Amino acid sequence: MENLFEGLITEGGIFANKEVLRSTYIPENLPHRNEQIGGLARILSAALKGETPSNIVIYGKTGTGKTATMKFVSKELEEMALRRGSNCTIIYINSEIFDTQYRVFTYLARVFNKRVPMIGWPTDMVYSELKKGMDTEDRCVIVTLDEVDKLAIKGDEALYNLSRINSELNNARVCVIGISNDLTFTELLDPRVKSSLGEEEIIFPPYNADQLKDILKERAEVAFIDSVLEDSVIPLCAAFAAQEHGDARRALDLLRVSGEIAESSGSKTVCEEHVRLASEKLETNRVGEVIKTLPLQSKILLDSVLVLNREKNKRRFSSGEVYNTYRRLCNHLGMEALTQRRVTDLVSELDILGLLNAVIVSKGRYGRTKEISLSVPEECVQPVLLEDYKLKALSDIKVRTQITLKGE
DNA sequence: CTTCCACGGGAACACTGGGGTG
DNA sequence: CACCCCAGTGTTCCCGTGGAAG
Repeated sequence: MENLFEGLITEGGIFANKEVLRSTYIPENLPHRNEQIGGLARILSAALKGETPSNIVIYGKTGTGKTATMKFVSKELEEMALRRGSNCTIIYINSEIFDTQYRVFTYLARVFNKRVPMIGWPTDMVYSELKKGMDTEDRCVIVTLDEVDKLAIKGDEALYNLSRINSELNNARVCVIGISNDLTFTELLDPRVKSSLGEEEIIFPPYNADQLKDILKERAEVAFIDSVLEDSVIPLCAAFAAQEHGDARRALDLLRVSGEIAESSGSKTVCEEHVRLASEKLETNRVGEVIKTLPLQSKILLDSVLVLNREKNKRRFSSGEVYNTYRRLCNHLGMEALTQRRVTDLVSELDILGLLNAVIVSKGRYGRTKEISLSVPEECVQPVLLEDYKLKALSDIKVRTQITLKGE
């Protein structure tokens, strides 16, 4: 009898190695990034000579190859350090996950075999444990903080302490590399931290369509079976991604999903149409994913815009209208409503996520409001929203009508 | 120039989940 | 065990402010 997995593991005639198209894959060759790689290597080479490398800030938007470059250079450096017998430790921290001073220090302390709980201690205790742990040997420690702007928003103490830690160490030497996709993030910092952290700066400009093409071509050669890609596919993926501030990650996703769509539809080749479908699918997924992980109150808030959308024949609403509707929805669900102050913050958050569009307008005599409108298609939002069992009570269309009418 | 409304910064508070100490 | 300390998060409270219609 045929095995259950038989038909599922044989390639569908499209992909040779799909992993290459994942953004987590670090290629041997990074096109159009020689300058950045060279700069980084030049600065970090100090570590191999027993000196302390300058602190670095790396700027660049998402998908410009910051993380890939960093990981590539790290690998090379570690290899060389091993060969020369220099004691060099490279630590990679994603500050979106370790996003407070306490958590970063704890993570670091644990790398140096110190037992520190993830919460509970006073921070200075963790700090001194960390120093003890690092200072046991003569070594160079390179701390890479990815998404460092996320850390800076919550105060600059973590960065301040890290940048002055060298003066309190006798044996070890620390170099801090901050990776940021916000070019203005240093303005949040104390001037002293700013100057010590930003001794060297490396900029990763967005890729243009031609450069994206090069990246895609290189990976497509490995990823796809020969000649399944129609000629226009790569340029189209590159063009789509170039519109979105030259995001290589997006270009790769687009190419991969196009291939998957072609494969599952039984097509022998990948064509333009598949790319368009992939683009739509990615966008819907993104919106759905964002909404799913929203806190309950934000979901209710989003739903109140939806309710207004349905009942009035306009698309933009004042914050007053939205807040009243939101209160009624909460009331219907038997929940405590948040204050107006809090709701304005939630609206701003949804604005940043790209789900709502909110503009402040002054209506003269009639005060000041935010005009709020939905900035994604309604059909993308509602189904995902009603998946939440706590919002089931709102799925009835009559209920929704009543809620708006009560406001008149 | 006044007036109006909500915006948005900042302080204060409540609560959570974990520590150490006696 | 009871008790207090600590960092972190989400929220409320208070209030000064912007800016065009009247």
